[in-house]
Amino acid sequence: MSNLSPQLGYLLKHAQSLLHLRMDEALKPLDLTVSHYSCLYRLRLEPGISAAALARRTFVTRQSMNVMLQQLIDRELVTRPAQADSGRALPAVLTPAGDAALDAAQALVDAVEQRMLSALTPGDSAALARGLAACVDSLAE
Amino acid sequence: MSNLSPQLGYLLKHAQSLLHLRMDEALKPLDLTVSHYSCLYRLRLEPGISAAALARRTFVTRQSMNVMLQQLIDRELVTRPAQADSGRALPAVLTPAGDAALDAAQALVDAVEQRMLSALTPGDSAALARGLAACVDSLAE
DNA sequence: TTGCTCATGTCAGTATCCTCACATACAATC
DNA sequence: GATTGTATGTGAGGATACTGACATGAGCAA
Repeated sequence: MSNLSPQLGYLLKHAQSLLHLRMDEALKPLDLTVSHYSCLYRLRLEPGISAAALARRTFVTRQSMNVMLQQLIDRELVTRPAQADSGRALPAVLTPAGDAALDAAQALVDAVEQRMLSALTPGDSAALARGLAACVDSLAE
Repeated sequence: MSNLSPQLGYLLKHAQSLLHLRMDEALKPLDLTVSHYSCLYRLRLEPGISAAALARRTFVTRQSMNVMLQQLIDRELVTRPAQADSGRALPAVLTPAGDAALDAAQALVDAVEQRMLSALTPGDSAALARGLAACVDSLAE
């Protein structure tokens, strides 16, 4: 019988779904979606990253990422050269406005995540992170 | 500084995304999506549930659930009366074929979840479940 | 050089899911 | 009985993400 395993997949989905919902609510005043935030967040971690690499980091396709990047470029939160220095990859970077928007978004997102972890001790949170990381490793090819 | 919190949200998304991907791959031979499986799974747990309640359990809208249910009805995996005995809720139940399909799907899904948890001890898995449940509780309204 | 492979960007079409909106049916209250 | 609130099913439209396909550019090997 499998009475524990299915619950874990469901719990994972439930937690992720709720987190996404709360993040969306929190980011609404900034007119940013969770996808937008993730994009900006990754862009700060890896300035000059290509759209395709960014897509892999955020679990969407290149096509979706290019649409999203174009939205962010239109809002002048991100810049990308018209032509590549080498190869086809166009390095994307945050503009000062994008950097400021990310700061504001990060504060809101941090509050949501703190709420999510409010019932856990730091040790519990660390254990949760280790457990999730182990799941990711096991499912990766 | 928030150097741990963001990682947990990202880990959660990463784990859920990978699990969804692997489940989709595993269910492909049965021509079922993860959403289909979740629907059938819940239908077994709560026979006669309404589409709206089913939607809440599976984190989609009523509209999406009704579309999905219609697909499953067309494939004769689910039945639903044309008219309700009382109220508007139409109780959905698995057909024998749906029951068999779920059995087959469950075996494939269980294998994926076992793979996901393969690096964890039973105690680790239980701790992970408790941690996720605590996150869900904290994020629930 | 030539050919092969791989990664990136982009276009077209499709599928899925969502929001908004409305009609219906029961329960509770006055 | 009338009204209000809540829950369900359904339809229309739009937003988003996906699959499939193609051209371009770099790297590598023969």
